[in-house]
Amino acid sequence: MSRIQPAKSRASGKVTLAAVAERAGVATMTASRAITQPDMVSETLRTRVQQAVAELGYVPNRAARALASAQSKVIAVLVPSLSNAVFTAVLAGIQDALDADDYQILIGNTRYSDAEEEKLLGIYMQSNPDGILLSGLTHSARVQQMLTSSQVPIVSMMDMATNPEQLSVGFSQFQAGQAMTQYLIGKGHRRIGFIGAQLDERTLKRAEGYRAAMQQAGLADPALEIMVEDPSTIALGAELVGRMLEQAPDCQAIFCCNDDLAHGAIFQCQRSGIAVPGRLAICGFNDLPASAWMNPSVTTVGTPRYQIGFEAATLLRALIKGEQPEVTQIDLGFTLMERESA
Amino acid sequence: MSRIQPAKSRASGKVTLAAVAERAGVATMTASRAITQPDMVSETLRTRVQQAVAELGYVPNRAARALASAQSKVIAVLVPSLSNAVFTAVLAGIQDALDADDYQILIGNTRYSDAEEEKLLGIYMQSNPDGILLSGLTHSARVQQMLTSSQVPIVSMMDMATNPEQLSVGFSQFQAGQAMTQYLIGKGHRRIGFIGAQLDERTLKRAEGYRAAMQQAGLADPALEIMVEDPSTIALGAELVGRMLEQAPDCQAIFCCNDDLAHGAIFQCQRSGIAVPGRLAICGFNDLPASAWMNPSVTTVGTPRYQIGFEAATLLRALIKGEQPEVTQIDLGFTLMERESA
DNA sequence: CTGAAAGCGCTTACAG
DNA sequence: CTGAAAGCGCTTACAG
Repeated sequence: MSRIQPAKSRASGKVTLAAVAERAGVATMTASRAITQPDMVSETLRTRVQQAVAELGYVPNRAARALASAQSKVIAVLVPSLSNAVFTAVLAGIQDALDADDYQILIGNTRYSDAEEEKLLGIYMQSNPDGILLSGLTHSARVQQMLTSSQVPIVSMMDMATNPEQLSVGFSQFQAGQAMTQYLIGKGHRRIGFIGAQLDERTLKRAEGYRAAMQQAGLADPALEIMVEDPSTIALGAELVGRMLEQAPDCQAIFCCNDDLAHGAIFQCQRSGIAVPGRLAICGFNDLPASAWMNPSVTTVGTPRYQIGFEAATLLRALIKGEQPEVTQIDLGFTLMERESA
Repeated sequence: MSRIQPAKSRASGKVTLAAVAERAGVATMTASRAITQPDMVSETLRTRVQQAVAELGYVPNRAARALASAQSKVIAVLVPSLSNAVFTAVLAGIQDALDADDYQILIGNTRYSDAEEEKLLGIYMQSNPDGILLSGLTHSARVQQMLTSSQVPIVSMMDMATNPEQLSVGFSQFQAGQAMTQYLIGKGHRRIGFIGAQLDERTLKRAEGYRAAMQQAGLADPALEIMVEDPSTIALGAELVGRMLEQAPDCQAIFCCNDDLAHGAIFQCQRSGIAVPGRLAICGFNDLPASAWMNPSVTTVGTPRYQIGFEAATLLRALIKGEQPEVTQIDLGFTLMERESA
């Protein structure tokens, strides 16, 4: 005997809070409170509402909630890559830090592209995120403009900001690059090459660290540098080690800006009969799992990416809650992993 | 001379469509149309609205749009892992397929956990997704219940469904496992071990394929199987190759359920002086980049993960548009990559 | 502790 | 092609 549905209804057909309230015999907003702030409702009504929720299979409508409360419960995360294990570890840290809260995490893969970053951020802004997690310190003018005009709390990940206003969690890419180079110098190498790929801001900082160390030791030579924009892969490392040996035949050691390149370089040396580290020392960056297991095992820089994600998300959550953070720059450091390859 | 803001306003302070409309001197809904369906508005008004949008820096409110239109423009994607390169490739395919559309892609990492999958899906359901992309064919009862009661279009990725109602894009994990085993048998091996980790449904299907091939050849022996629930890693592969050789010293070949394990097994053999493939043939699954470059290079199964993501997203988009798909099961196949290690 | 009313910012259906 | 009205499903103030 149900009444005929008005033909022109715009209702979604889903169970609404109003239906729950009716079932429980309370006002809509009592039902709302019973769900979002259970402590403010008497036990009797609370259980009645909870039962109605269960019976009806009520699922809150996030869009309606966001619209009414002006709180999206969305956190947008922008990373330059998902195929790079570094950033998936960062995401795992973020996920763990935010696990208890009811946040919707929007994961955006910018693919190292400013245009893609702008596009994704533009879409994410439509969701009025409560907070944003960014990779890197530098961004396009449009991105910066979207960010500042929105007034949303932001935390930058991966590197240390020089501007104290900019909250950042990471470690000094420059210092890490410098430290690895100094390690190689300390091992007695003079002709130390650097292979950089992708040329994102972190690679460039590592390269600067390399140059600083080389200059300080009076060893700098542009012929020892190879910088290419291609994404870093094993295949590229295999290719570039050959190029390095052509352009600097007396090269004794190569600092690869990340482990993928180093692995490729080592595999290629094995094929070409070039002893590593005997004839050529090779090291990488980031300490990917394979680095500890390869033969030779790979000397590299261990980086706290999971921790970066975790701490950045924790800091962001505090900001969203309106807390004044004690520290605005969290330096998680890095670890030089001395192994067999260099 | 602006009027004093009412103290109790709930307005977000952001630029609204109404503000844009006022600026352009049109009705709100004309402004709305000028933005979402520009063709239905005269050129004069359209440009006036567009200019107002630019001047005011208007950003549409997605929550309001979703609420009013009953279209979330959200697609939820659930994958079991982000650290596994297979799934990041799937995600890349999805991203590319949906690039032109204005979808918000919700990426959820279930970490191979049913509980996590339920939790994420529960949260995503609050956003009323227009479509859902799932990994795998089997899901917990609660997940299935959420899915069926929601009536949302769903496409399953990675394996082929037997139920024709279930749309799926992938390849037969069973057949792939069987094919690799038959390849090893064809190479003359009799004592062929299988190492499975994680024990997700895909690994189990590959193991079934292995068993089927072994039984068919009259070579089946439970002592040749190692199945562990730990996540598959290089370290685990290194450990398990030793265990296999203990429990089946006459083992001639090992089929690892994925490349990480195979890499670890090979590295460990190198350290232990076990010749690969001379003394022990080792093969993997998925053809990760390192497999082509290692020494020995790794025999494995190439899988079309990028394509899976792309095709699944394309199919889902058609479903969302209300199209009746011609094929409901898209088998993208697999490729046996014969290399040096087996 | 509980509730009637108003409003969040947009789009839908309808009419002109 | 354009617009006044109503409504999406929820929460916020306010009052009792």
